Amino acid sequence: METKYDPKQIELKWQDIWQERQLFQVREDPDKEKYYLLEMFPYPSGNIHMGHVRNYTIGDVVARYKRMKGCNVLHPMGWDAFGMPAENAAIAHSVHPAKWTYENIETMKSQLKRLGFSYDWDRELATCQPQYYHWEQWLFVKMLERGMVYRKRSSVNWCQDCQTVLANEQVEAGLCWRCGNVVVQKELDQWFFRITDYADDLLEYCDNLPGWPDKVVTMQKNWIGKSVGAEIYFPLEKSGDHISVFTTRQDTVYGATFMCMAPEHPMVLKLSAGTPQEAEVRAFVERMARQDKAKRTSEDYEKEGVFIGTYCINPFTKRRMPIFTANFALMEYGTGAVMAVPAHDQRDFEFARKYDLEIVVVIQPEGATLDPETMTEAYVGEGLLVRSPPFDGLKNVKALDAIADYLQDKELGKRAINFRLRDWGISRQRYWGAPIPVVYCETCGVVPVPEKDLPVVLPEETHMLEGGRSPLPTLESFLTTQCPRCGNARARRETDTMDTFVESSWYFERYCSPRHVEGMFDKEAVRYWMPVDQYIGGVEHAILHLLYSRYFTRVLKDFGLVDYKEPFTRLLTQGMVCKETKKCPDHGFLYPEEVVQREGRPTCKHCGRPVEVGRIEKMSKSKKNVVDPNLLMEKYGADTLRLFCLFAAPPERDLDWSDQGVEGAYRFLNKVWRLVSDHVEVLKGIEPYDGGQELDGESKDLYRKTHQTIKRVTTDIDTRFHFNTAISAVMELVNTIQALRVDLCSDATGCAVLRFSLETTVVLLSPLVPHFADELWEALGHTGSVLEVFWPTYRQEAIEEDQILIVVQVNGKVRSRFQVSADTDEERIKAAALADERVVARLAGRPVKKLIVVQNKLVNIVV
RNA sequence: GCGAGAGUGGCGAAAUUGGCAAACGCACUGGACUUAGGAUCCAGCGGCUUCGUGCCUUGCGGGUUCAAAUCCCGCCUCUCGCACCA
Repeated sequence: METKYDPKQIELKWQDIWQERQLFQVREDPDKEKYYLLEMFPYPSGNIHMGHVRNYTIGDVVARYKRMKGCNVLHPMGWDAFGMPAENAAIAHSVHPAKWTYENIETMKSQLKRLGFSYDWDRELATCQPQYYHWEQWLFVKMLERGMVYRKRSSVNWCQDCQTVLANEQVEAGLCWRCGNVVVQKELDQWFFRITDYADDLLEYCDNLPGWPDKVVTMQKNWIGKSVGAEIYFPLEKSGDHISVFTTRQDTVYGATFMCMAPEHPMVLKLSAGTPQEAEVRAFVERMARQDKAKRTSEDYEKEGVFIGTYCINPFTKRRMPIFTANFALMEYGTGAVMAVPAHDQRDFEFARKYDLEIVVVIQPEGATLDPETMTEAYVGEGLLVRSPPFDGLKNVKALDAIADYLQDKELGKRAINFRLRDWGISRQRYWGAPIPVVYCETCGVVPVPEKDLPVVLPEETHMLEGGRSPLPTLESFLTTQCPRCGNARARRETDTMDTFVESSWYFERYCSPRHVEGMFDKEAVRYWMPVDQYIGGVEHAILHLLYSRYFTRVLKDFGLVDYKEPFTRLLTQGMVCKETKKCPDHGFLYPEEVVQREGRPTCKHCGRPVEVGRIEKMSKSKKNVVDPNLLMEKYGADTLRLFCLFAAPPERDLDWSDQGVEGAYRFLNKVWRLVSDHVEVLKGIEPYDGGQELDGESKDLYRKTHQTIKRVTTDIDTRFHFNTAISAVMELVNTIQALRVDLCSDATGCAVLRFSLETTVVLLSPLVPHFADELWEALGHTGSVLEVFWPTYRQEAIEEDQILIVVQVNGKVRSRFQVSADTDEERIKAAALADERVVARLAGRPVKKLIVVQNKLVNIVV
């Protein structure tokens, strides 16, 4: 055995062996317990970053651990390969998106292999392959036939920079989630998935996800945003028509004194036509349309609106209500119109004060009287209804139901439920995506591409256009086609592609039978493997990807393709990888080498000004605080990198990068290496101790410690995924071995225990640092990989200490401690505690009021 | 504003159910070995201290309890998510 630990050499060696022996390839085996472990697949951006390393290391530990526990583990990897960066790169470097993507996949694949991850590479898939998106198109057509997809001209979120539409989920505070530019509204014909049909079910099942973090479940619930209330019809004063509003506060309807409509509401211009206010209204509506939504909803908090010149009637009070169009009314929520109850809604209150509108109190809090003249804010609390015949005196919470029933009876409205969730717009005006399989014919209209003509292959013989526009609408060979229904030769293909989130909504099913050619997947394979037992990924996908996947699974279930509703049984959202940033007031973020020490303080290399250090932020290129995994692997090897990522923090928490911490991980591996290499000769031919003859003294201590460590590591990995504490447990064991080894080597039993402990150390470390463990395992005289060894079990009787430390407290403060043998009964312990000389001194003769004994742990004497 | 989570040494963090606060590691200090040490090994390492093993210490203030980092009430700070949602 080499005396020096040479990570690179052994890592490459074992990676070859694993590959050759196909250790990670799996197939369905009904005799074995299955375990589907999935990490979110990466976008092939070109290089793996530390976030990937952390995510995939966590997954790999679990996968290897489960294999050693005897499970049949599916652990696949693939590529979320469609998307815009490929197009941007194509424009910037004049290279085809496909070429760019496939080259990146090759690079990143070799990096993942270099890290020693145990993937079944036979199942690798890339979503840009026609064999993959073929089945997505197939499903789209099926959904279209069933009315689960529809086309609608609508105002959509448009990013000028990305030249595409964005889903609501992809707009963050009015900015594009990808490029950060302002999102504007644009009218376009778009395809939508009816995700809202599943809103209730998606919401309800949030409570059936015990394996998910509360945080993610809450975010999903909030995003779906269910509101229970009523729709109420307000007749117009001068026509038979009415305005419909959605409200959750129908109990306050008697206090509705005016009406607010979104500027986009189609009735606004119609109703103001011919009134003196027409021009003003038109100007307001146009101004709102120009104003981007980010401004209108966040910065510009000021409520404003204009009277549109007509009135409607409150059907409950017969009051004449002026109709306004107001900036705070949103066309996308409810009906786009709001009944304003200024006494009981803060927004309406402010609006009423500003435009001097009537405020009518209809809910009185108990024991107080509200006066509209003197109120300074709306009263939104509970109370009794007033001025609301026949509901006066009713508690407002009860009135919600009573008035909803009344509405329904008198046909003044109906009970209604409203969701924040909108249908999922999937059309993207981009090239690098899966074509939407639809043809437009002059005579037949919208015609889905028939099953036999699928897939509609994205033409690759093209070049990108400047500004990021899709070349598809200009590509005659793609655009013009025969109508599949009537044969008209001048039909046109849909040139939009699908949102890439569609691909990532079913890739986990595809992994079960990735080469299946007769459908999306082999139903039997899916029945065996799905659902995913453990899913691991970044919290940034807590809403988007996870919600879409849950929705997609329901669609598949409705088609009878799967028999479960929830795709992911357990979810782990790992924290971010962070590092200190360095920032110069003039030059912005700096790389570490741009910072020089001057007079003991960090200063900017370019201007000499003091640099702000110490802010820990998520690693990103723009903040210049990234660490390149490749360099670290070159220097320390993959195992050190893995070990550090696992040790520095529990997985769900953010990880603060520390170069010195990496050094420490490397040192630990070297220490274990030396420990083994120092004893390899002595231990040759010695069998590991297996509990035969009685042990005593140090060999017994070490044997006990070893079993205790097995227990700790097993529970830490199995029940909590707390690899950091698992590693510290092994470190303790290693420290113990280190301290005792010289004495142990003096007799045969000691040597046997030493071998047992060293081998256990290697086995326990193997999921974390697999190459390292395999090399030591071999050095200790074994053949094959530790992966094929069963995970060790501990013996309860070996764990138990014969001596127990009893802590003695007086009035809750620790005053003494003593050892007793493990079988000492309570009375003897009490007596020993009271006889303890430190305790006696403390008591100073005071009478004992109470004596509490905690079995095997502690005595508390109260005086 | 609403919702969720977090706050423990110089730092990353430990502390199954309320039962010795600070395991493990990083950094630091001293020693050994050494031509050398940025390798390795050994020891120390929350604060105060009259060095007695004495007092204090888990964001702040209360409470429950024999006993609280842990449970309850109030407050502060930070992070994340949603945000004019009718």
